[in-house]
Amino acid sequence: MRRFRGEGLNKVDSKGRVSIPALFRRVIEVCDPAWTDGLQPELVIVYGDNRKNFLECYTIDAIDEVDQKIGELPRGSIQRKMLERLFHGQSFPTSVDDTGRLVIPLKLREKIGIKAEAYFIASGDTFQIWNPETFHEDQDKANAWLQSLPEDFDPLIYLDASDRQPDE
Amino acid sequence: MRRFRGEGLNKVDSKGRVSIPALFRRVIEVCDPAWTDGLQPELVIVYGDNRKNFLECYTIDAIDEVDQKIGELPRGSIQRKMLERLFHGQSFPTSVDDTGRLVIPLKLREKIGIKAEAYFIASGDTFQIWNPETFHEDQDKANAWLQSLPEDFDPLIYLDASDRQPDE
DNA sequence: TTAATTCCCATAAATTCCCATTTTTTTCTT
DNA sequence: AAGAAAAAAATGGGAATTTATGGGAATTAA
Repeated sequence: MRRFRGEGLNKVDSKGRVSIPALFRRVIEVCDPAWTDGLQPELVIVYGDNRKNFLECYTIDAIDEVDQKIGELPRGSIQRKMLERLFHGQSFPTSVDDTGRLVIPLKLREKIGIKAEAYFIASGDTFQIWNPETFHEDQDKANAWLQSLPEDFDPLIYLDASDRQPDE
Repeated sequence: MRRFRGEGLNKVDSKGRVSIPALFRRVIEVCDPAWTDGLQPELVIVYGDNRKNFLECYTIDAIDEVDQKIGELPRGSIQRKMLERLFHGQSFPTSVDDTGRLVIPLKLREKIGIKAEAYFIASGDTFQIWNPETFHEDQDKANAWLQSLPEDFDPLIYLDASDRQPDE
């Protein structure tokens, strides 16, 4: 299973079209079981979580995994209802066209404040699309947080933390 | 088996006609075994559950699956009786016309309070039709619930919960 | 025989498709 | 290592198609 890696900044035209970073395209293709050379690989844009000011893009494999797990939740549970609404309802299935572009519908562009440019950044088995300015602000916050740490602190320390219990 | 994904807001005219989001139409077609290009794909609207203030639309494949399961229940059981009433009695078989529209009978529009507009949202292998205002109210509740969670809480955490026992 | 429903046609707006440039990156050659 | 050639990526614009929507005639139902 391949994962996304890298970032990119591309122009958005008046029709909402934007090139997907070439490196991302290879992953989208490989993670679409139905894709074969010549076809337009599919993906799903999830946009419903109001607390997030970016779009989250799932490969078919990634979204299938989510769907499958949602199906395992008890019918009628609040959790299942929320996740169904988020991942089935507030999502947009689309595909990469033959020139490597994606169309971001106006509604979604407005939601995250995208105008002339879109910033892409990998996030494991999904990638995110941001308004470049919004991303910079977020990045500034992240940097400020890093600054607050001791000079010699290594963020990699967190990796080992995952072996421990949540509240340890 | 394809599933619905996405949402949409369309106008309802004086005759009760309303366009079905184009993405949904493809699924309705594929999930109707009798459908072939040129024909009007069929579907079933289930409206009997009074606790729900929306209409639930089933593809032919989906309703066939429900029917089959109902048929496996013991004859005369209260469960079977209830489900038969709901899915066989309080449901409305219809089809998508050649312009991609559906006619929602007055009775059903009144049931969920639809006037000039109808809101569509995917929910796995069915989709729902809401009065837009009603849906917004419901969504506000959902958002409030999300807001009440810790800043960095990810609803996806629930997906992993399905690995555990229900009461763990 | 009214009223309601279905069928048929029309149109504006939005979306997709197709093709053409430009720009950037890579490869090849000297 | 520099420059030229080739390949890949990014971008732009217009034509063709699809969607969403409205209205009237024909048909069916009460």
